Amino acid sequence: MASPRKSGRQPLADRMYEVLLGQFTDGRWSAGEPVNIGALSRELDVSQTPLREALARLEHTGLVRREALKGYRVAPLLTEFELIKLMDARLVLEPALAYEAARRTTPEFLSEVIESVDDLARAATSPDTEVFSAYWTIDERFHLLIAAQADNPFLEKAYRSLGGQVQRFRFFAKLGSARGAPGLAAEEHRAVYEALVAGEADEAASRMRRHIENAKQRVLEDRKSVEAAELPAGR
Amino acid sequence: MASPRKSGRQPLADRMYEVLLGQFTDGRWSAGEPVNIGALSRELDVSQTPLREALARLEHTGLVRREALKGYRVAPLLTEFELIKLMDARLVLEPALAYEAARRTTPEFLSEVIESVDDLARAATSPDTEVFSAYWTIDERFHLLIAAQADNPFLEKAYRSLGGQVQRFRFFAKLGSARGAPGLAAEEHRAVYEALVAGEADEAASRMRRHIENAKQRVLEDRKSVEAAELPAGR
DNA sequence: CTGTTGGGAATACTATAGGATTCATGTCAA
DNA sequence: TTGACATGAATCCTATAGTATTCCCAACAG
Repeated sequence: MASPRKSGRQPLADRMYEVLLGQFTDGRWSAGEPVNIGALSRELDVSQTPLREALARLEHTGLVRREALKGYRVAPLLTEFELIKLMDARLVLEPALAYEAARRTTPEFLSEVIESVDDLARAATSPDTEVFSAYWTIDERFHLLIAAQADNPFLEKAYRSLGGQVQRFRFFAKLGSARGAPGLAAEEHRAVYEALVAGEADEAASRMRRHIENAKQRVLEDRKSVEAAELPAGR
Repeated sequence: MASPRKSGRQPLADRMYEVLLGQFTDGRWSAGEPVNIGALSRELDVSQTPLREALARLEHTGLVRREALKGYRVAPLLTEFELIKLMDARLVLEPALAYEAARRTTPEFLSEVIESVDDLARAATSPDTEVFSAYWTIDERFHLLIAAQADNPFLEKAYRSLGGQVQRFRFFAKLGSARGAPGLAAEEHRAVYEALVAGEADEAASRMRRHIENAKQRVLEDRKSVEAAELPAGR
């Protein structure tokens, strides 16, 4: 084949990383599904080498797992136990991040935060499924903004090491949980924002903690309802 | 050429990962030095492909950095600013880890902890440089044991993502500064251990926090002395 | 002397091919 | 029928070669 392809200025492995990241976060792959490198190579019309390199990096995000000589598989879904542990970890990191961010606010930062809060409120109430599907992306932006403003690369990296997993409870709350809970999250985000504006670090940390605790409860409830409406048929 | 080599049961990329990890942590490479994949390929008698895969994974440990089309470089040494930020991040994570570990102690866990504490005390007072060189490895074992016992894979992973232990090891590997400080660290470890034995979670967290704060001060002092020693050579 | 530009060497990046290992299917014996 | 074993296909893993990009340095214009 060897279609020369007008070689972009960016390495193929980088582009493949982004492509695979997108594929793994939009539900195209089901949990635990094996990743066939040869098939991917033919489908995306690239060789196996850059795909392998991209997968090696994705492994550290927790989206894919690699077994010694068996290849890559999409990470399995989180059990209820793991879900609880994940939220507990966020309960340790995020209040501290909010505390530090509150002591380093800038006008640009605050404007970006309030923008994300408004976007989330809009997405929560919007009947447009297209907008609502971006809900978790907007939610993530709020938290990443605060993590960045904490001005501690190590803490931010530690938080990001959880990020790949955070994206995954899109599976639990696919449009099923649209009963007002998202609106509550937007309200809590706004409460954190107000503490940030006021520069009250302790209050920002406290409100962030409460937000995570509430989100933890909501996620567990959603999961129960999903279990109740169990559909054995895949896909 | 390609001497087939006695086919090992484990993939070459995995072995290369370990080899490179060892090379980057024993002072063989200097900070900021470029990593020539071709030269490494000839020196280690393997092809470039598994080396590239191993480096892609090492990038997430913070030991090497990758620039778009320029290749890999050994990560630069931590600045004083970064060192402070690293210890601040540990101040967030490790007390929480100690708290959780204290509520889940087992006899096996406690025996391993006290063993690491005793080993650290021996290594600190030993005049044998061979033993002392393993000092930071033993110190790391103490912290990793507690991180594992906290029974939260996400928090443990977040702590590992800091790579702080590795960085510190790399920092001191060259001069092997041995003052009375190591003995102090062993004392503080023992204090944490006693709180763990008593099952007093709050006290364990508090003592861990104090230990990190003290370690932070000691690290900064050591760094000043290093600056003083390297000053005459610099411009 | 300074800044720019061109050419060559070194190096990173990608593609393809082949060997090694694992999984699946079918056959035979108990 | 059940279990074990052998054979074949699919797939992962490694090596080599070729292409594209970057870096180094010398030569030249200002």
